[in-house]
Amino acid sequence: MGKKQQIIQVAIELFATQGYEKTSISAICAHAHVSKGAVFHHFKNKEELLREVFIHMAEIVNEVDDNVDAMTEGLSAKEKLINLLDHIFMSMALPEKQLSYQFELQILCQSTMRAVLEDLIEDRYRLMMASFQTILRDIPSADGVVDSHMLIAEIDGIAINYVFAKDDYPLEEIKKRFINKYLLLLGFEKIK
Amino acid sequence: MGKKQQIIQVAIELFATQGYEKTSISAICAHAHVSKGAVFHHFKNKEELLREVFIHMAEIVNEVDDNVDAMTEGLSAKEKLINLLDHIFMSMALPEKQLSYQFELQILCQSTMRAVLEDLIEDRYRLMMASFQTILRDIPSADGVVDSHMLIAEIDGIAINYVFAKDDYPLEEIKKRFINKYLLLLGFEKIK
Amino acid sequence: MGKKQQIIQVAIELFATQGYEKTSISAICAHAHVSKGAVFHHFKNKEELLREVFIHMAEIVNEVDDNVDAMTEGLSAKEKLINLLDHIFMSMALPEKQLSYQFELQILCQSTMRAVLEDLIEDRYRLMMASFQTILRDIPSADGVVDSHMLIAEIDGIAINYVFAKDDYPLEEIKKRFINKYLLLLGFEKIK
Amino acid sequence: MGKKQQIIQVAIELFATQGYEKTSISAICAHAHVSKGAVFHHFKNKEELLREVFIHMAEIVNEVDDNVDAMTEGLSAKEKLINLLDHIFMSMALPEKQLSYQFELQILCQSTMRAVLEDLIEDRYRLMMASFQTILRDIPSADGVVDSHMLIAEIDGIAINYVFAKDDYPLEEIKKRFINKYLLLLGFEKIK
DNA sequence: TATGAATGAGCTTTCATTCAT
DNA sequence: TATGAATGAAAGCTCATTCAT
Repeated sequence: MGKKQQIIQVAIELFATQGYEKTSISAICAHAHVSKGAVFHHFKNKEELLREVFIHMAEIVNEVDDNVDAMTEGLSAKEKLINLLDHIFMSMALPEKQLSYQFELQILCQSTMRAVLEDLIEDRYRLMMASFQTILRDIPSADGVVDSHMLIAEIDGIAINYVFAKDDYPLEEIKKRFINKYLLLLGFEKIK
Repeated sequence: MGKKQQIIQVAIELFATQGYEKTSISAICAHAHVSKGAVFHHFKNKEELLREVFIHMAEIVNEVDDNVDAMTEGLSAKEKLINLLDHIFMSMALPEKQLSYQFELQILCQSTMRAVLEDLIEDRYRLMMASFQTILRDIPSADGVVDSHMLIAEIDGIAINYVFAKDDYPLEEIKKRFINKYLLLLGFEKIK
Repeated sequence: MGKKQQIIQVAIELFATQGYEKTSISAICAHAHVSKGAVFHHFKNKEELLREVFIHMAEIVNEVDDNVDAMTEGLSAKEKLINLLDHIFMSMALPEKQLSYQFELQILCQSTMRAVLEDLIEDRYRLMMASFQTILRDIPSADGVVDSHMLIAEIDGIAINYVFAKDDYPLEEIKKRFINKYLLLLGFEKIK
Repeated sequence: MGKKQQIIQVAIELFATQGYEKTSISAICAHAHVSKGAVFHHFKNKEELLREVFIHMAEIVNEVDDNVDAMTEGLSAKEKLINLLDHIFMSMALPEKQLSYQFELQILCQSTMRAVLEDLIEDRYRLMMASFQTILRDIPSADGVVDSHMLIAEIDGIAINYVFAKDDYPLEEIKKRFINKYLLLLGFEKIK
């Protein structure tokens, strides 16, 4: 693996777990077994490294998510929704996804990161909104915009609490209640 | 106002908005019109300042929250739940509460803060859990533990999204749908 | 002496002899027996240190020059000119003046220094022009502007060559020929 | 053009305008559209590049100057002097010459450059001294050594002031007064 | 010949902390 | 109580130079 990839890999890990400010270039070098010069050879500065890390992380997450979106054709709106939520909750257990939740949280509260990634973040939020709205559009009792905002926010909240509590967090049970809640709200029957 | 209070006041603001790491003692001094020596006279070091800031912030938030808890006696479980959620959503608009959400988010992401405040955070989470469980205990179809975790997480998520998006975030509509969702899940009638 | 003065003193010496870019803050600290932190406590950054150094140097040079200007009243224009040139040449041997010539040369060729000191440099050039023009104004055959420019440039050139060659540079003889040259040009009798 | 020539060309420009220290190898590569490896293939290190640049620059300047020296035979000492000064002043407007004045100034100020080029500089100064002394030898009232030093220094000074002030610097008028000054000093009639 | 990845020393600057006053 | 001078470690970054290809 090229040193550039090593650096990005390590940076993802450290930015997500310790935050951008607290992660020194030196720390990245130490973990990636690379010299400081190498980092600045491949990335103009720390901010550019951050941007490349963000993009790389988005790609990884997209790969994970593409698996679901694939074969939902022909399903009813209800089934699509269940499918999507099911997938989201299940993927929360994946290390890549957990890292990405932590990473996004860092972005949210560190002004430096927000400033650097502003454009990229907005793009991603719009994408998520669109993906929920596409499904909700076919459900008469849904409020496309509001429910999408709500879904995103709640999933965020659960993911964050799960990632940071992890041990004995009743994720599976929450998932069931969460899905049922939405089915009821949207006028469907509960499942299970 | 004593210099110590000035320092804490400024520190709350800066820790919440910029994060603990990014907030230098110098910055605090500048904003509080106080000398560096004064800070280290009143607080052993930066970490102790952080702890005092956390405690001070908790007190402020408790004052806000006590107003509701006060007169819920004699109400039905359903009414209590609606009351509580209503209060939580409404208080999200208060500057003090927004600051506290930002502050807690900072704690979550920044390992330094977490390490310093670990004990205090756990206490607060337990308190919130207890407060929800007390209400849910009287509702047969509720799953006390799971639903409490879920409620806390979702409210967290919504608060965070609201605080950082603020402009044109449909908080009021989300609140309505959110409450109805829970009423349906717990076997009550929708309201409004 | 305060540490701030020590720093400025050392910085003058090093900026003049080695140049601004080549003079590291570390080097200044080492020579001034001061910590790096002390430098940045007293000066916002290296550029501000440069500006303060320039101003301090200008003050020193002004003190030297004030001695002459003092008692020229009542003298003829010719005598005033001779006096001034005499003083300038004599002061070239002073360590302070040599340092200032070197310093000004550094400013001239280092774009960073020029940029930082632009305003201060222009002020000083205007002052020198004025001081020569005041004397030449009373000499009919002089061309105030042109001769002032020429005088400044030539003195610069001689000072530079003297400072950097020093050993066995015939400064005294040059002074005599230099003054006579100007007396002849301006229509006076040679002296000596 | 060979890559080596490209590098030298760019290095002249950058060393003269920005100084040796401030000019990084990377900058040279960028301007010359050449890789870093190429520079170190053609030149052992940065100092050797400097020496080759100096030599190349000297050749360019010599070509310019040879044009005059060529056909001065048979002229009187006075005419030779006027010729030489005339040529020097006129050539100040040439871009090559201006670059060379800046370059020489850089050498003077930057100890690194001086150290590397010491021998080459002394050679050039001796050459200039000789060229003036040859002419002055035939003028009884001249002081060969002293006047040569003075001429060199003054021309230096004027060139420097001209190059760095450029806009609206009265070079033409200075030239006239300068030549007349020397004619008077050496016992000749003024011209024009 | 030529490339560019990689290194490590050194640069300016920030920062929590100490201490004499 | 309060000041601010002083420290030294560590941060982000630049740069000449080396080397495998």
